[in-house]
Formats: sequence, C-alpha cells, structure tokens
Amino acid sequence: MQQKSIPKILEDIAMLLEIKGENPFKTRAYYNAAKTLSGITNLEELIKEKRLREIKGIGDALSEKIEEYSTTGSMKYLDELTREVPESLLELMQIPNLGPKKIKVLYDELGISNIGELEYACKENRLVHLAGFGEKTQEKVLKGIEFFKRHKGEFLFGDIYSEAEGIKEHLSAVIAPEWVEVCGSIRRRKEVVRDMDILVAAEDHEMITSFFVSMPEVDEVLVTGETKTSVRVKSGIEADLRVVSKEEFPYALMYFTGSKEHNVRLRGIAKKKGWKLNEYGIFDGDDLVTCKSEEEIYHALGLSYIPPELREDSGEIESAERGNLPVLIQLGDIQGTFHVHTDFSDGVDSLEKMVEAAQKLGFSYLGISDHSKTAYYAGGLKYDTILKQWEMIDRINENNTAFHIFKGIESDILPDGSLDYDDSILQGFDFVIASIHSSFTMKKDDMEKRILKAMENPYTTILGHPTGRLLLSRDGYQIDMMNIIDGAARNRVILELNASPYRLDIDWRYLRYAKEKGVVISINPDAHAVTGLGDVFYGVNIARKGWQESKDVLNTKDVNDIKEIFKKIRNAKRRQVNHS
DNA sequence: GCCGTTTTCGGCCCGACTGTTTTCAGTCG
Repeated sequence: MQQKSIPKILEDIAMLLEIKGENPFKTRAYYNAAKTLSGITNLEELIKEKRLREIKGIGDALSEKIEEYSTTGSMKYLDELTREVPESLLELMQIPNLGPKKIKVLYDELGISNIGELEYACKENRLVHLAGFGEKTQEKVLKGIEFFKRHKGEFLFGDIYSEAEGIKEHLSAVIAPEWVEVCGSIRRRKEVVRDMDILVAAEDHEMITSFFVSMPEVDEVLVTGETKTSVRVKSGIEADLRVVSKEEFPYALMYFTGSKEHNVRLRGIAKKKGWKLNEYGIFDGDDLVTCKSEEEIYHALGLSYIPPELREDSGEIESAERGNLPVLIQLGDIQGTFHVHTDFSDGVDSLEKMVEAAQKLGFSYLGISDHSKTAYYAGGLKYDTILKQWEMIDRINENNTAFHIFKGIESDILPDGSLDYDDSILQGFDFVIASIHSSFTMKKDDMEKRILKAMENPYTTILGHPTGRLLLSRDGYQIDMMNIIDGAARNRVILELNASPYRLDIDWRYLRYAKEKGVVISINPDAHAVTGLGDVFYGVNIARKGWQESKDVLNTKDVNDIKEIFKKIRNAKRRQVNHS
C-alpha cells in the first residue's frame, strides 16, 4: 500500500476533526502544520534527528504523532478518529457548497459517507428535509457532484490564462485597464488553478455587473450580490467578479491575490501594529491608513514589495522584513532556449521554421534536441539522420551569423541508466538532454539509481522533465527530488524546468533547494511546433515562483557564454570520470 | 494543538453571500 505523505495525513486529520466538530483552533493547528511541513525539504532528516519541535507550529503532540507515523506507518490517533468519522467522508469536502457541518448532518442523519451515496440521495430527494438544507441546497449539491466528476475542480493555468486575459480585455471596454486585474492563483501563477478572481474599481456596480454577466465568455450565473458576482465561464472554471472603489482597489488587489496563508500573516503583522487589515483598507481605529498601491501597503507594514508569485507564505514575508527578496527573473531576460523538436522526429515544423519563429520571439539561439533512436514511437533519430541534421544546422549557422543553433539530442535514459548512443556519437553534440520516456513505474531506489547513473554520464548536460509528471493526469516517477538535485550538483548537470503547461517539471517548490545547491536551471519549452516556443512564458512564471533570479538560469546567458558553459561542463565531467 | 517583547492561560484573521431562518449558521475565499 502506498503510504500517504505526512502533510496529507495531517490535512486529512484536520478535515476529520472539522467534520467531528472539534475545537476549530485545534483543527487549524493541524491545517497549519500540514501547510508548514509541505514546504519543508528535509523533513525525513528532521524526523530522524527528532528535531521536529524546532519547526514553528509543531509542538509535543504533533511531533510525537508524526514520529509514530514515520516509524510504524500508522497513527493510533488517526485510527481512532476514523472509527468515529469514516475517512471516505473526506471526498465530500471537495463538493462545492458542502463543508464539514453539512457533511456531518448527511452522515449522522442519512448515513451518507461517499459521493456515490450522496448523488443517489439527491436523486431520491432526501436532502431537502434535513436541518439547514432545502431544495436549492440539494440542487446545488447535485450540480456540484456533476461538476466534480467532470473536472475534479482543477484546471491547468495554461488552459485558463488566455481566457482570463480575454475577460480582462473585454472589461477594459467599460473600465480603464489600470482598474481591472485578474487576481488570485492566476496572478500568483500557480500551475493549477481552481477559480478566476477578477477585480474591478468602479463607481457604478450595477453597470459593471450586468456587463460582466452578459459577456460572451459567460455560460451560467451562479451568484450575484452587492460586491461579488460569480459565473461559470466557457472553460468550466468559476469566475468571481468583485467591484470596489478606487480607494479600496490596492487593498482589494492584495487581498484577492492571496494566498490565503500570505494574507493571514499580513493581517497578523497589521494587528501587532494595532491596525486592522482587510480588503477595504488598513484601519487604525476608524482611520484609514492611506495607500495608493500594493507597494505602499507592504511598505506601511514594514515590508518590501513582494511580487505576487512569491505570496505563498513560504519565507517571503521574513525575507521582505529583512529586505533581501530575490530580484526575480523576467521573460525579457531569456535569450534563447533548449529542448526543441523538429520534423526530424515527432515535431510538426521544420528546423528552418523553428529558427524563424525563435528569432521572431527575440531569441538569439536555439538548442535543437530531437528524440533518440529508442523512442521509435516518436521517430527517434538513427545515426545517419543525425548526420543529416548536423549538416543542415552547420549550413544555417554559416548563412545566419546573427543566430546560433546548438546541436543537441533528447536521449532516452534506458532502464539501466545508460544513454541511447555510444560516446563516439554523443560527443558530437553540443549538449545532451537525458530524459525518461519508458519504464515509468520502477521502484524508488531503482529509479533514482537509473537517473543518477544517467547524470554521471560525461555527455549528459541537462536532465529533462525530472519527474515525468503530467499535471492533473499522471504523477511523477517515484523519486526523492532532493536526491536528484544533490546528484545534479555532484555531476554538474543542469536541471530542466520543462515549460510545457502540461508538465512544469521540475516543480517550483524544489527550485530554492536547487539554487542552494548551486544547480543551474534551464527553462525549456519542449516545443513540438512553432507555437510551443511561447511556452517559455509558463516556465518563467514557475521559475519566479521558485525564487529564481536571472543569474540562476542557463538561458538568460548569451551565445558565447553558453558555448563556454557547455565546454566547461563537459571538461569537468570528463575529469570527474577519469578520476573515479 | 500551538504559542508567548503584554500572556504558561487565553488567545488564535476577517468579511460577503446564500439559504433557511425569523436573527443566523454554513460555506467560501
């Protein structure tokens, strides 16, 4: 049986406690602990060394329970709890409009303990007579179940972003653009989002609201109120419009951008100063502490400005207090990119077309890396085809000195950890991306050994899509990313931040550890057509979430620097191999 | 259940909307 992670266990306990009706502050202690631990990179080490108590929010009770779970694989407290409140109730928490209180009623009164039973009970009209329920609630729950089954409530940032921008643009027809903003997780550039928060500053609420609900993107109106209107838009995501005054706009912008955890911390800071912070302002008694922008609000709180991508309560507030936040990488810093496929393997467009498109994006180089021979399903390159591609690259490079094509390959990492060609062929490439495309389900130790061996290969320059995950559809390989990052540091391997919106792999939560270890990141689109090159945008977003600065990223360097870096890496790796 | 430059006890962030109520609980963000 697959063991659940410790943060997940604590979150489950928190929800079970909520359903049970426990002290809400105790419940929150579990939620907080889950959140904190999910951001801790050396958790196993801390548990082993019995140093959990050093973490803020973990006391005697929690550290004991975590140690118990970590050593025995179970937790008496959780077992007792699930005897009172079945674990299957947790899935009901994912249905919109159902919270712990209503779930408890459903369980106590009707014995409902999972989504299937709930759906059946709705169809039989059995919810309407329960205390606190009614006809509308039952209808909403049923709709919620349908929706849950269809989408599970989550959307890829890449599927939602352009729709959000379109809505913003539409609204700009009636509101000046500086008074319209998409907030929430979209503004924070999360890889997966659950809703779309749109904030507008305007005097005439009614006009804006009626314009909003009649926009072509809107499918269904869910809620309308004085300050908040919710609709379902074409993609299926819920979009919430909030209308505030211009004076309130900066406070509301900050509030609705979140994250929730970040906001809680900010309100705590305000409170310590004797102020109250909410979406309408900072209040010193009844007096407004006037701020014209988010920047001014952060400054008033004694913090430097925190970019939205960092607002996850994962150290940014402490860093802003000290005034040493990173200067985040920007899209404009990118000078070129790697991991690009052409019609030599499974790409749609020709080498020439990809180069032309890259130049249009303002890039000055491109690293071509078609699939290697074992990836026969993707038209992997045999040696004679490689030679043909090299010839073509040489010719284009000679004719176009303003742009440079690097010769590369995306070599499969075979199950034994070896690469897909002999050294004699590998040495002809400027760079080699090593990626896994088969045997995904190896055991953790074997998979780590396989990847580590591939990184030890003197010709491996970049580790491609390090976990192999596909967001919302496939989990990554069984690996401990810390070990992989350590291995990359030892072997001078660059880690790919695969910028495809379906992957965004390596996860941003590991990027700060990579940075600490001095591991360089390359933001690669894994493009299979000219349109794919633009995915670098998504990669930069994620790099920013991972506190990456321009200097931390390979493809912010110019052509000559890249040539030097590749040469240095290969020489160093060869020396390493010769010594061992 | 956690925490402490007011505290080892008494706090723990705040507001809007809906539905089912007859003054408010539950849910959400």
